Amino acid sequence: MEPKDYELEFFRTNGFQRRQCRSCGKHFWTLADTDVCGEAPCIEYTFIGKPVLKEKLSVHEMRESFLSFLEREGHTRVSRYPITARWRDDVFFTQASIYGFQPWVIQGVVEPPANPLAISQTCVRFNDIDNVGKTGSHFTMFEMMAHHVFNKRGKEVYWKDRTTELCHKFLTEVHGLDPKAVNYSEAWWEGGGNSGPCLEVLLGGLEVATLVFMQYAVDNGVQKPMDIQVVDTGYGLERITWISQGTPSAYEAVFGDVLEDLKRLSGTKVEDAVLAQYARAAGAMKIETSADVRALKSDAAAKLGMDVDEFIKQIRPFESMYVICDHTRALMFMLSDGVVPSNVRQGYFARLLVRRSLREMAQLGVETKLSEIVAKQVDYFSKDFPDLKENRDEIIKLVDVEQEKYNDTLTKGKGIVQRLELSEKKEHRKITEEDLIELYDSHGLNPDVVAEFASNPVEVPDDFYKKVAARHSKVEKEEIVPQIELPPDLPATKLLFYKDSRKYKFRAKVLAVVGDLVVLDKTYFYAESGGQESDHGTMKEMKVVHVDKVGNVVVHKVEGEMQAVPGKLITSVVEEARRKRLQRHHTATHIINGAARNVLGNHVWQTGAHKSADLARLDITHYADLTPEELERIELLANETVLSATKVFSSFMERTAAEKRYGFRLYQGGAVPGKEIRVVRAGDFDVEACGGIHCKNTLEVGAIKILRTKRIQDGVVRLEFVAGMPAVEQMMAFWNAATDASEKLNTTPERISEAVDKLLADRKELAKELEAMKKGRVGDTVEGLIEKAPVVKGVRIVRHVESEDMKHLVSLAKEIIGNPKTVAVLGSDDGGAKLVVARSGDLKLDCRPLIKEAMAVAGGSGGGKPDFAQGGGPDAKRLEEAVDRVEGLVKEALEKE
RNA sequence: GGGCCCUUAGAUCAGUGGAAGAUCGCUUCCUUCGCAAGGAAGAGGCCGUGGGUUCAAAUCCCACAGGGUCCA
Repeated sequence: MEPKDYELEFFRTNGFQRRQCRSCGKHFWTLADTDVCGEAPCIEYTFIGKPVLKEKLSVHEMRESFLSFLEREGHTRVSRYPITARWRDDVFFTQASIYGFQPWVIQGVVEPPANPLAISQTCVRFNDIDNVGKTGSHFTMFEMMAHHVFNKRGKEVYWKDRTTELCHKFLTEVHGLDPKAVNYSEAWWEGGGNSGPCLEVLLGGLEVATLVFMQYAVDNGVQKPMDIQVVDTGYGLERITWISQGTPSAYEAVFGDVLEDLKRLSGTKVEDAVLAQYARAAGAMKIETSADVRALKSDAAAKLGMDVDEFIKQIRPFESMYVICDHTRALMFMLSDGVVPSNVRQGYFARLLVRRSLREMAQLGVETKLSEIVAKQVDYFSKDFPDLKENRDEIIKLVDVEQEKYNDTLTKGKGIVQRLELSEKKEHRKITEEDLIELYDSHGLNPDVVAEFASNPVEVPDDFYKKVAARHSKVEKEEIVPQIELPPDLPATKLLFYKDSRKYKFRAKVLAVVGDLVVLDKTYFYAESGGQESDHGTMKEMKVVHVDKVGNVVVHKVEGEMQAVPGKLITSVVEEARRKRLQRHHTATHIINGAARNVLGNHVWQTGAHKSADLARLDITHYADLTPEELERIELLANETVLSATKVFSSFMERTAAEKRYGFRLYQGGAVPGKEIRVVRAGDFDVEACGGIHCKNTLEVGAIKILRTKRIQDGVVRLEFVAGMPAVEQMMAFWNAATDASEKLNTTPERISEAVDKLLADRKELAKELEAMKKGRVGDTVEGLIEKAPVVKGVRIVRHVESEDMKHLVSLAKEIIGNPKTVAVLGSDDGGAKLVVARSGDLKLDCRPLIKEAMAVAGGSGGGKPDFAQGGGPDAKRLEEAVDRVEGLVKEALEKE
């Protein structure tokens, strides 16, 4: 960070002065005679109640004014990217306008959709979620408006001066801001492996925009200039709208109708002055913990001359409404863009928003369904985002399902809390801190929810969430992926299968041999990617067992004596049967995907897929288990599609053109690099960006048979299926198994189920009869045994040895000691030596030491209760000896008394 | 991707190594003109799966599966 980075021609010619903030020490550029930078907490918000722009605008109007201004200034308007960053595997969500262009545009691999461009990008960030509703300015979902420029060497568009000029012009000329009211402070920006100088645009105490000039790639702490220098601006739509309106908080400016509805529903009112003071105070401090929030509140209350508790009471419902507004708006975009609420990944954040919203609604006492509020958001925002309207029903359905799930969690939780309180001695015990953490972490019950369920007061520690976090802090181990070392500077392998997918035999030049890996200049072998396994085949007499892609180079793994010689030609043959199976499975996967979306709804996205020669599987987003009916409809529709003999087109398209034409539905398989993408289209049924090899016509797929489905996580369903020959093989195998079973059951395959039911019923009945018979026999024997038993000191010692299981011995013993003054010594040699020693309740004898000592003889041990001991040992042959021993011991003990 | 919790009768759950239980629901009977309630009797369990430890496992250990939940 050097001063010259910020010495702009624009500043010089317009008379800006460089100054240093007396409060924070930052350097900034200004037209005003001031020595504070202009950002809170160095100054308080100045615009509340007195808007500094010439017109009060809604978010809709402000967005439009920005985009149309930039269009007039030579930019092309680009539509937003989805909020879930499917094209990236390093992040879940789009958190800034530049995310849509990372990494490929910035690395120069892909041309930007326009240059320069203007965009208003929907973003979500969850790091400040706790501050939402409290600080007056934090959102989980916001729109980052931006103009972006990608400057290639020799093809520069514009850089710092023009960027700053545009910003200044937008604020002053378009919105009539006093040029002296805005300051540009010097800062350094870093993120996503890039860095560069930036200017923070400070206005009325707020940072309303950041102008970043990305020019370095940071690799292991070393800065290297980037090939493409990027103008990355970010204007906070919500903040600028807020400033234009001068409302007490940003929420009041942004949420319009929806907030008004909530106010009406909850019937809450508060003086604007109270909210305004709260927002001003919030702007003036850094909020990081719940203690900070408390400090903020007492500060604001003090300034108003109000009692803190009274202040909090007035403010609380507004915080709730703000949270609900923010969360439902974020939720709406996430659900519309294909997030299905779940317990993991992106879906978890959707769940989080639903649950937090519901808690705030309960707090507020609003009893409408959450989906009704979300629906209002859809109606409020769909004028600018027509796709929201299109997905309206889906969004509502997903919210309803999710609300139902939370209700289940609460119902369950209530029981857990109540049982926990009763767990000790029937007294209502207190819920401890440890309980609270456990209840939250394992059962999803927030402390306030627990407090509501509990009958005793619950104390919540201040650092509760910190303690929860501590349970999760463990070092995550990193996986080391072994990398294949190839000679440098190998050219990209020419992928001939894209030109002709029906050619299997070819000659190509060997470029390199590394161990058992062969690199050719061109190949017809398909390398494993996009979930499709690689081709196999032969190369001269060697077997090709696997094919991988390393960067743009295709690597053939071979078995057998190495016959490839660098520089020479070699003949290879791709195994046709395997290829055909793979391509059928791949096309079938697209068909199933389309069918599932058709049957289940627009929220269905692919989240994973695998196609081998024998089986294909597809993971899709869906909020419930598939019903047998749904499954049947998907399978029928898929097979009808096959039989419709629709042509499957596979062609390379310019990326931006493809996105424009087919939308982001293209990216079912996730990230697809390159400036040209391959689009696979089966009629109007399914269009996906896909590098795999496909059939030319759906008819080639043959039959599709879904084998099974399962839920691999909440919100994701896996379908496993087969197509073509594997489908036939599968059906044959099933038929054979069914025939075999039916023959054994002496029935037909169709009636197996019936026959098995009967068999099971019979078996159960027999087991019962057997049980009853055994029981009856015990009764018979007991009498005889007791009569025969010798009497020592008035006590009958019943000795009996047989070959029955332990269960039988136990019931026999119970029966015997039901008689007064009786000792039972029962043995069995069934599966080792088994022994039961028991006595009637009117005796004092402790049976446990006796059995322990006796079973030692048979190499075992035993124990139990004083009046009823069981034991055993492995040596069945010495059973009699052990029984003798016990009998002797019993007699001895009785005689001693 | 990681941590934690759970899995026992149709449902909700007790059961910390020694013959599987409670409550609700269900069936039958009693009571009633009939219903509800009440009373009595009864049916209903591979204690998630597979290994291991032990004389003995629903119970302890390991793996897997399914569900829940928190965190990224």
